[in-house]
Amino acid sequence: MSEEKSLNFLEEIVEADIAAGKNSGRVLTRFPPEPNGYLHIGHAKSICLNFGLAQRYGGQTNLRFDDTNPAKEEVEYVDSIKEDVKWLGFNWANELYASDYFDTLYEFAVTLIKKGLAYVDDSTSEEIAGQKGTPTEPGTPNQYRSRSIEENLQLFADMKAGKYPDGAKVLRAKVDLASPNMLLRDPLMYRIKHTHHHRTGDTWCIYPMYDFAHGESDAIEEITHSVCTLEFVSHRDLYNWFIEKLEIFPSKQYEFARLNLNYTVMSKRKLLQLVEEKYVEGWDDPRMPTISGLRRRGYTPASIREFCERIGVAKRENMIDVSLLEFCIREDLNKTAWRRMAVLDPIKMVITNYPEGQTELLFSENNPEVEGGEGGRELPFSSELWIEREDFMEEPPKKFFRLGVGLMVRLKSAYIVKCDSFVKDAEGNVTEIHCTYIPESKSQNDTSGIHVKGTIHWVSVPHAKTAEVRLYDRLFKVEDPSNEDGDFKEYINASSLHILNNVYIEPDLATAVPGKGYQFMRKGYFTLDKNSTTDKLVFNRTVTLKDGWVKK
RNA sequence: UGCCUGAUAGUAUAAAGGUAGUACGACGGUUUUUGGUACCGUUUGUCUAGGUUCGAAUCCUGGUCGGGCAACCA
Repeated sequence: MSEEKSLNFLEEIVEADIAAGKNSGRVLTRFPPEPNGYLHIGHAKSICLNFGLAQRYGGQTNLRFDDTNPAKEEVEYVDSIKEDVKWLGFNWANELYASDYFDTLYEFAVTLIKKGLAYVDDSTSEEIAGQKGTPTEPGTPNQYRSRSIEENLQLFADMKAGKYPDGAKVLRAKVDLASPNMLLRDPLMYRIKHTHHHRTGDTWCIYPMYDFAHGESDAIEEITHSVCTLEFVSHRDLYNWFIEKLEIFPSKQYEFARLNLNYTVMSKRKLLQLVEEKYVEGWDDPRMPTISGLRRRGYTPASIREFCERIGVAKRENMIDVSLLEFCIREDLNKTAWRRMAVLDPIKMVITNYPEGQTELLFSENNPEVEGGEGGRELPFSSELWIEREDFMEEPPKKFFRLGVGLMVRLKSAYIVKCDSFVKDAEGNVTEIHCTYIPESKSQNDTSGIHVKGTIHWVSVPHAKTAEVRLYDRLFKVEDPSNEDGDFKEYINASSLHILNNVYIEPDLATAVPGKGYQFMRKGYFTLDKNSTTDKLVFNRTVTLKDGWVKK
């Protein structure tokens, strides 16, 4: 590791461990999602961290589903999570499930009971909460805390056997009811839930809690570095307590600050609400911060990985500006997206001195960022073109490098034209722009000697195809919707989606490929939507181009 | 007001007692058949008050502010 780049705190920990000979230099991490929703960009940070750490130090990463709460979990989510991790470009060493360990976990619990370190409690959840005390006052033990080992063993076996209804009893760890860490005040290990599990079916009616499953699963897999987010800091004491009492592999937990992105929300609960209450089309709506949403929007795996690399890792709360995400996708697409022409808000241009009915094929390269342009395509040109309405002004200001009566522009890959006049309808809307072209100014063979400041895109009227184009804006009107007064949904941006039904695109775009990014010149990056068909092409705008032109 | 955590430009993130740097953003310029890209430049920062030291973002003490913790969620 002789790079100039400094290490983040997790890399420092791993390097120190390797240097100290811990675990014989072995590095095994894990990415442990609960399959209760779709993965979002915050998970991408965790994925990049866990897989990246292992990759960098010659280790491996397990994909482990934390499926200990059957009430919320579904196979649909398992499948989507696997797809997203793969799509991001990572390969896990083993696909595992906390539910794989239910038998072992049960034995671990029995071990603790036998050591006098766990007991069955018949209290209701309200009673237990009441007996926990407060942060400033210690909890108080109840009569169940002193049950005999034999009785606990029998009761726990009966719980497993299904003799009790949901909520009748729980298994608790006997730690310390006076601990300043509330999590140590005899935390629950098992609860009764007569619920069908997506993998174990109806085999179990008791399920382990997170705190009694996570560290134990890490230990079973012999995870060396268990990386999670900051809200689990106070769980670390418990994590270590179970491992110590059980005398199992000593995995270590390390915490980092989760990702927050402005103008969106990042909790599965809130994202689920947006989906269920139809504020968006689904988990993969292009406005969602989910991996599947970003994918449908046109983000590439490389751009997301780059983003995760650039935001860094630390332990302080943060709020990342979406502009960095946008920078990452533009940087990627600028180098890879093929250039095409599309007119989003069309107005007709008539070239009065070009033979009516004549068609000419012009060449335009696919990608100016690459040597040789990656080939190109033929662009049909004729006397009637669609151009962008905003590229013409009746009364152009001084630095307007586009069209207005008397002004000249280059039609990209074609000719220079001069605007002579325009036509208005009864309401005063401009309906047609009349120009004359300069035959000697043909692209790549320009002998006119004329130089113009502006170049605009266009599509030939008789050759144009049409498409639907969806333009997206931020989902929320405020930077941190979760931190505003009232419900976060009050801050939804009502105009986060604009659908353009009549966009004219150059004919070659009819062969657009799903999953590929295209730059609609001067307009942004676009990609085919999953709803697109050959009869009705649908494009999503991934991101606009950076716009240096500020209208004054 | 118990415990745990954290605090460096607008936003992130480096500097491990020795020149506060980098990226994104913003602003300005050069080039350009995309007002894109590329290139160049400018701008703004160590929460606070003391202390230790030749020297402190870094170590010590007090304060301030932020986040987390009292789910049969993870």
